[in-house]
Amino acid sequence: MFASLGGDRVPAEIGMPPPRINFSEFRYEKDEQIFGENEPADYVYQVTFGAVRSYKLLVDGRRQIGAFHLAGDIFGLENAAVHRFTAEAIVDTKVRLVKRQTLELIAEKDVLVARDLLNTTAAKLEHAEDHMLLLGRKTALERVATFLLEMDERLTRAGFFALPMNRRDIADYLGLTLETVSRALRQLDERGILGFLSCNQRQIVLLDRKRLTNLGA
Amino acid sequence: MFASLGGDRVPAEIGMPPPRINFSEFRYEKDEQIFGENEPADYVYQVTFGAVRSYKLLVDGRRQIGAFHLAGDIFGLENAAVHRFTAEAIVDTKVRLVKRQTLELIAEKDVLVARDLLNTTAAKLEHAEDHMLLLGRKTALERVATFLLEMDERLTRAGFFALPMNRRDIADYLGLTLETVSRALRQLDERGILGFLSCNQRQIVLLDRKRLTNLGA
DNA sequence: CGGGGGCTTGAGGCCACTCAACGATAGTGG
DNA sequence: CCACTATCGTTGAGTGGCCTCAAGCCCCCG
Repeated sequence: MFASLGGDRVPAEIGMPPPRINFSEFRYEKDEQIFGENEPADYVYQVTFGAVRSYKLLVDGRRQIGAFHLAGDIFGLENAAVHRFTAEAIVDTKVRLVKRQTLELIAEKDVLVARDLLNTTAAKLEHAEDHMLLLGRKTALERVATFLLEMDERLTRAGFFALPMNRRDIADYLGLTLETVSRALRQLDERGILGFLSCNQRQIVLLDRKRLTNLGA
Repeated sequence: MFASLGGDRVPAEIGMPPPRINFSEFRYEKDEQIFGENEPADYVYQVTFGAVRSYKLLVDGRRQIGAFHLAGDIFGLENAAVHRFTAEAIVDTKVRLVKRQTLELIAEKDVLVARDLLNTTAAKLEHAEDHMLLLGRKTALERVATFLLEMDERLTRAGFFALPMNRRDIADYLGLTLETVSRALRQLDERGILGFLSCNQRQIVLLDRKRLTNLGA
């Protein structure tokens, strides 16, 4: 993303603003809020290290996490004046930020940057569309299977990874309760589809990706 | 949407390609497919009359409708080579269509058109984000209330309207069954929050928008 | 060693689903 | 005009998957 802003020495999927663009590095501690829903959307963020959750709340506190943002991901990019999610660091996190107005001014002249904005937004839309199918029509086991495949894809693609988020975050992402997530993981463990590493319940090995894919589809 | 393509004599919210852009009118009968998921996305569509549903299917037939498209709405605009939804006419429907490539060529030169593409995509993203909250965290009654408010907003804003879609479509949009939708509507009727017009179960009057809003929020 | 957070596990309940029957309406053809 | 059919919607009875509530485990950390 933002490949058009990147130099050649940087992996395209991470990207990097060229020297002429002002960007700041910033750090957030675990559970620290980065921005709140309906706050002015003055900055666009990119995770350089760590993980971020963005979510909406209902008045009684029910929470829906719309997306997790991992290293390289852009977030907080709005086409409106205000943020539509609250964003919080899941673990200690470093971000880069650019003034939204700066980006927009560049986009008006540079077609490549404009196209990047569109690509980024379209990618988020595709994710949301897939997630609607999950939330509306998949069973608890299918949701968890889909989630594990997504995390494997985004974290390592290696079949094992350490989840940065806790069970409650996963549950609020998948439209479930944390107990149901826990039970689904145990079931996948019992079936030999996944395993937990080294007594740590967040370190997961995918043992049978084929069966997991069957469940997640 | 696509205001930058419109002439002054056309309402901005509907828009119209200027004379130099080739666009075709097309008609689809009730339940006719307009395009299928994973088909090449060569055209972008705009509803001029009628209504369209776009949905995804799971292998066993479970369906999630991602959006309804009403008069004036753009759909089928993808940033990828293929469509990510199947689109079908809900009732007899007229659409206008433009070659996607044409639009992209123009967007590369005309910043206003490029911005329109971004705005349209961003609006769809916002809708999807709100809908994830609904699908993940709202009760059946809250979903139906939200749906009615959305339809009132988009159809007439007058407090009464005729739904183009049947109960099954509504259910597949809200992640429910058609029976649950029916029961929720009856409950809202019994509570005096809405009424049905003239023996037609699709013609609805909102009698107490305040209580409906309380439920839908 | 006590405390707390994260996670698991069990028991019971409830909301939405499933299955089934029925009613209303529109269209079709005799 | 009246069957006849198909579609759509409603309603009821019963089930079940996920939620709620609660207890307990494990690990980390003071």
